Amino acid sequence: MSSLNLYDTATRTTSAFVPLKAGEVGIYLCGATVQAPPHIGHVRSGVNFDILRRWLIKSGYNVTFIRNVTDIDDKILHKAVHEESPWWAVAMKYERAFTDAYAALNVLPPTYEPRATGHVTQMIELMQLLIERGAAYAPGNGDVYLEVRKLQSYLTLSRQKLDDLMPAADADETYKRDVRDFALWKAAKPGDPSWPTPWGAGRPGWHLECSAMAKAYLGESFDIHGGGLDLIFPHHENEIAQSEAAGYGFAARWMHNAWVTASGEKMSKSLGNSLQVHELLKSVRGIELRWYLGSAHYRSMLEFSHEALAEASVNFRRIEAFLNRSVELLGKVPTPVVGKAFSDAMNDDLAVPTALASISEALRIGNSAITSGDMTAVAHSADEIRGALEVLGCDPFDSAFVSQGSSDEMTQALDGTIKLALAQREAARIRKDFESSDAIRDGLKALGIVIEDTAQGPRWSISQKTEGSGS
RNA sequence: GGUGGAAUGGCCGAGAGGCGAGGCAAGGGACUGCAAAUCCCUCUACACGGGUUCAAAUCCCGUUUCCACCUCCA
Repeated sequence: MSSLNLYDTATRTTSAFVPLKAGEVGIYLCGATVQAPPHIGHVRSGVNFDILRRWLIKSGYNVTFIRNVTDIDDKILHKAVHEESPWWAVAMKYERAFTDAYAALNVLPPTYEPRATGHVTQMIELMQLLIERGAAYAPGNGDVYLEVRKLQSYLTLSRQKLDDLMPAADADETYKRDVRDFALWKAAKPGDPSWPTPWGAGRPGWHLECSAMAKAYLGESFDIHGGGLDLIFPHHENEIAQSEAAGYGFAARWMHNAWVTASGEKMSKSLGNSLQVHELLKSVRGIELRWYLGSAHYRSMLEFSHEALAEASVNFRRIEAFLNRSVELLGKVPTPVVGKAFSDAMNDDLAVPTALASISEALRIGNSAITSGDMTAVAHSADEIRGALEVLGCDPFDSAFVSQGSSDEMTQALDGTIKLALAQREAARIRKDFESSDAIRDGLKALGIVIEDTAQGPRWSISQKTEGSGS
């Protein structure tokens, strides 16, 4: 079995993954700034890194997965004014929306999910350390800045030169030693929330929380830091600047997921209303949306379209239908097994599209085995497919999805009712009264129940709602 | 101006020097009372112009178009 290779944004190459501590992996993923409802771009990041996490777990690692919540920043404060509610109420509202979206898509809850506002103490300690080491300064107005010109290796992740950056249009240079110095801490303005510090009351700048919380939960050095491509600069550069200036090793590897695009352009908050997760979940199930978001390689742009989402839905249902048939035929739920082709693909920088090809292959073999009555082969295919789906977070037998169904009593009652109708239909077919038998089939179909005649007799299933039917 | 990314068949979407991923759609066939489901077959592409090579979608040079980041961003 091959070993895991992962891409590293810092070196722009793929290399063997070697954890800092044998058997353990620490991951820090930049989570949401909770200032708006989640759109599918946000959750794509969650899904991509959830697949990474599940694959690491499946590979035998003990994974500590941190995904933060940034619950204080300029946008949240603006939103609070706009919504006429307290900033903390805004943050809580959208944090819940994110939590719901992650849950609907079966993204595992992080090991720890720290909030920025709960770690002001750690931030102050980090700033004190940075000032002691001469990397940061407090000019006396309540702000604290990091002095970027003094850094040995600033901007190495994005490979830019400090002097080539376009100067910020709105930079307040009054207290800065250099225009590009960034704020670790911002002095409180009237009406703003604030916390007391040795340099005056204020609130965190955007980047400080991640350095402070990564240190708190993963230590000075950890294995993987993840986030969206657009965080490379400035957010991740500034995290590196803070943490390395503090003397920490920080992230050994950087991984970034690409965007979901719409009409070739990055999804932005201004055009994304209909692409909010809760909107899309009106037309497809969470497991199907996840299947779609996870189906492209994490470093490739995913061009969103309703047609492509519907196609992914149909594709997933074929796989699900095979698994359900295998349960009917074998009388047991498949045991997850990881196949070699799938494993090799995942070890190659999480090559999910190639891994999906291995699922298609297993599906074809499994369906043929049903036709030929080779139950050993059916079981083998079903086990491998379930093993693959489990890693992708799309296992239909996962309690996260099973619980979305209805109660056992109702299911049994419905099953009994339909079987009565099917018995009538069979009787009609035997006496070649196809008009009556087809009437029964059509009647059931009108109710959303699809009948299939198989070698083992008729079976029924509920036809799923389809994408695009709502609007 | 600086730094990156992308262009693949009707569509989606991998691959990164040589046996043309995979899916969807379409057409044909098998099975079926008819369907449905399933299986088999067919259609075969790498933006453009040069170059390297026995061999280029893949490497090199140039060009075009598009996208992103440059202190709000997943």
